[in-house]
Amino acid sequence: MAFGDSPATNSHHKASSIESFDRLAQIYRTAAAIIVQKGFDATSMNEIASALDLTKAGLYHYIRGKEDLLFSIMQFAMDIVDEKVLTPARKIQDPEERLRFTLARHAGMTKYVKEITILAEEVAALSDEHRDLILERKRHYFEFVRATLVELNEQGKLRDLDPTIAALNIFGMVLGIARWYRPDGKLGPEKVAEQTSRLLLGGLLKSTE
Amino acid sequence: MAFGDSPATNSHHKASSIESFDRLAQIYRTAAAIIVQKGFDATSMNEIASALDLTKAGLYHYIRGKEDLLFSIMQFAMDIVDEKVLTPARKIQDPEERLRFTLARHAGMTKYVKEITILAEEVAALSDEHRDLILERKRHYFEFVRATLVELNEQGKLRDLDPTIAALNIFGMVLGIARWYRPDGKLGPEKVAEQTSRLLLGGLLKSTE
DNA sequence: GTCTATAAACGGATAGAC
DNA sequence: GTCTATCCGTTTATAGAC
Repeated sequence: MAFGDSPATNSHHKASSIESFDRLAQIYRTAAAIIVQKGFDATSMNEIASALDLTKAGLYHYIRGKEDLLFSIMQFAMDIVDEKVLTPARKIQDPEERLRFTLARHAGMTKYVKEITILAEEVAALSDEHRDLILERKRHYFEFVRATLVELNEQGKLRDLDPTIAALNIFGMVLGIARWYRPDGKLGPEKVAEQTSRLLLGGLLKSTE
Repeated sequence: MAFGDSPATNSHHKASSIESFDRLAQIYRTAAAIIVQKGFDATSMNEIASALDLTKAGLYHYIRGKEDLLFSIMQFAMDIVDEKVLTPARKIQDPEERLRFTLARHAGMTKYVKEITILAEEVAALSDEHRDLILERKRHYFEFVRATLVELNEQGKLRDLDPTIAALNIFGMVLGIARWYRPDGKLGPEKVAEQTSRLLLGGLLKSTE
């Protein structure tokens, strides 16, 4: 389930109806849109509430607090990455094919760019406990990519590159997409995904031509 | 001069002495260290003042305000990039050599990582006027890299890549370094710079082996 | 140049009516 | 479930003494 344990975490919603789930999803999406644009600290609960046609007190009916809202958005983003990239990619045996799939999938995740950008950029605003949880999940993802590079190296397909630095650099480029990609711009999402993974694969693999 | 027009902009310092310049530089560096770690909005003037062994009111003797301080740091960072990367790189005729130089230089700028990270990540916190000025300078840098890729393409040395997307992706990776690089970590600055530009050059250029 | 004190505004969060 | 009203802490910024 894409929402992870956030409804269970917020005790308000243990017995909540389907409508509440939709409302929560709407709150996350709206908040994410504002947060990604202004930054978490610069975003006030008032702004989020207004965007939802609510007052601040009305918004607090659905969430525990501002930090908890951020954490929920990040868990949501991490769930999406797990579901759309990590889980299917783990099933691919051949490391080269697995790498191609992972890069193309992640670079092409245009629908949830906002949430994933927040996941990448706002970790500092989390509480210590929540930050530990998120960083642990991110570490899984990183290790998966790094392990794939190590496998490729063992097969002699990787250029003369340090797998750790290469993996860090891959994440840098792929997560950077969200900072310049504009859904209403000239560059279509397919082209961006294709070009980015081509650039990365060309840099990572020996003789792709 | 590495400080650009910031002392001239702050009318306080029109007739300031050499000591004042040093003090300003110290303020920028101290503020940058805190801002890059906590984020601009989460950093209070009190924290910055304390780190300088000053009170908040004492700090305000040197600067106009918080936003102005941020702008000055960014101008400083942009001056450094101009001086250390852009100006020398422009003198290189051969586009491949120019690209190699630019990537290696930028990726290897370990001394001013903090300031350059702020330049990359805190644009949203600027006033409209200041943001326009900074974005204009960044656009120059971007166009320089993009133009070099176009030249390489005309020489048939570039892979089948869109120069605009490639340039954006280059910046993504290179600016991303600052988010994971730790000066006290295992990975030395030379190795990081060398590995990053190797990965990028391998992805950009045809048959480097 | 640096301080104490304080103004003025804003933010997150909650109480309690409906 | 949504509102009005309010509490309380924090923040930027300044006034004015030394």
